[in-house]
Amino acid sequence: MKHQTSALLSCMERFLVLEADEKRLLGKMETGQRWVPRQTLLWEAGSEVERLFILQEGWACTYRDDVDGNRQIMDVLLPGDIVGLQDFTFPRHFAAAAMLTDGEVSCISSQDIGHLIHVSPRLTIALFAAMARQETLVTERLAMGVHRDARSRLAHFVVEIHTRLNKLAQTPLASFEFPLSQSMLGQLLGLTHVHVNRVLAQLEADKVLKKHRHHIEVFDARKLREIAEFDDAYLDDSLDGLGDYLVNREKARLWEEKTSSVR
Amino acid sequence: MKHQTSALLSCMERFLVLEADEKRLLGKMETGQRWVPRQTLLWEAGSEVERLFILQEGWACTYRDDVDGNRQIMDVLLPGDIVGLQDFTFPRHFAAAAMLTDGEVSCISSQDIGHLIHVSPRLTIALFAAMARQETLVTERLAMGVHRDARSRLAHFVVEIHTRLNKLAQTPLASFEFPLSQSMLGQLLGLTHVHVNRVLAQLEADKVLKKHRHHIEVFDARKLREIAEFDDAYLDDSLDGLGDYLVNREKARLWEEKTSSVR
DNA sequence: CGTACCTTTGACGGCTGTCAAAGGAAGTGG
DNA sequence: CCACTTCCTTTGACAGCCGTCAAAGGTACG
Repeated sequence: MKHQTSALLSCMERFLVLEADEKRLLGKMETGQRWVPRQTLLWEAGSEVERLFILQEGWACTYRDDVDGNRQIMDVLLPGDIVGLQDFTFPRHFAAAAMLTDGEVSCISSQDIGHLIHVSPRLTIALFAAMARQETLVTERLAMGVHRDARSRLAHFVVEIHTRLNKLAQTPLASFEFPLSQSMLGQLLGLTHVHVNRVLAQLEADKVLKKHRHHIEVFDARKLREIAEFDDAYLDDSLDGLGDYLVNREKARLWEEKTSSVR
Repeated sequence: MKHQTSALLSCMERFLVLEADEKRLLGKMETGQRWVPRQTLLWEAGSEVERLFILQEGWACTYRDDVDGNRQIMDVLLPGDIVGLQDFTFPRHFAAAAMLTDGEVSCISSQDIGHLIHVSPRLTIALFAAMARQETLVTERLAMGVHRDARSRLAHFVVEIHTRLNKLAQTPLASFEFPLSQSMLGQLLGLTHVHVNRVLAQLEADKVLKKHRHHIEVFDARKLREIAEFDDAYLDDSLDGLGDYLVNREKARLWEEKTSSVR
């Protein structure tokens, strides 16, 4: 079902209605589509930035290991996300990237992103938007991580993931896929797997949710949102702030002509 | 001294050597330069995104207040930074922005950023780079915030700020400007002002550094970096990863012609 | 059936928040 | 120049969240 359109297209279509030539352009840039098993390393930390990966199917993450062997998961990527988008202006990847589950990926080279920026302002804006939204996820997790206790952080992440999944396809909150182990949750939220377990046990005892091995079952959505203090404004995909001229290509052209005298 | 060139220019010049017409273009977009006192609100959380601010002089921050009245400072902006760059594809500002010290700012409208993207791929890349670097600061603080204790977090932030200041102008580590109060440090790092005080007192007792009201005095730089476990790769401004074609305009044109057949 | 990974449990200790209060430092108005 | 306010810093007692260490039981997979 998700394969009827490429991931790069659906990624951009979150923000814009694409025209035929834009679809063609994106289609040419997206290469090397293939199936990869979980734990596949997409790149290592410190390696040269050559290409980014587009997640078609499955979950991925970026992470860094510190000297003590602790791992910090930075981002969790879901189908339609571009892995490493924030890296393409850097000479090297700052964090490693790996698959969390089996999945399907394709590639886009940094060069092609450069080309995209040269030839399509509209797609460039969509790229900006995609990057800004990934950044917002990190910012939000920062705010959660330093101000909320483990219970609230966990609840917040569960709601965030469900909200993101729900944008991709209708996903009942009552039960949805969730392939992260308790250790991974710890690495993501900055907790030990022991404490993650304690908090999950407590949430289950309070009849809020139960995490199974590969999915999460939510008993009480209202209580969950209460604990999470979730505000989904930061997951907004609309580009209203940029005005019509970016959404509607004809208006964009008129506007461009009108204002190009500034140059 | 910093006024011989506009802040927007110096921001872009971190990444590219600008040509005359690019400077002209940026100059026209930068408006409303003015002096603002500390604590000036640049925008409120939730307000519509209309323009961004370019910091010419002074320090600023973005922040969010939660329901309990706690404040989380998201970013600290220094001269040459664009305040709210990550917001311009959103309809509304997610976080408020305010001056931390007296300073000088100018404006660029979201519309003009849209225009910039339409007319100058090179400047667009620089804009991407600037945004990616701001994101990296947040990512790094996330990693610090959840994995390190208060002592290490504080040391890390001090080194980060000094490194950033040092890029703007040679700044001796032994003593440099630092206008944040202990409460603000707490809001930034997710600690109470009481605990910030304890840790600062300890760092002073250990002869590492002393925070004065408006500056920081570093006694032992090596020990400080040790505590901070600082890796400055994430503050790298080079665009090597993008190849010559973005740095050198002539090569860019050739490359563009060569590859435009992809379209 | 064995190995690797994941989950669960318990005891203990420390980092950090909370609450409360008081002492500087800077700016303002009289 | 002094009184007053406001913000910033400092200190102490106490409690709790969460990390550490250790071990055992489950579950999937070959």
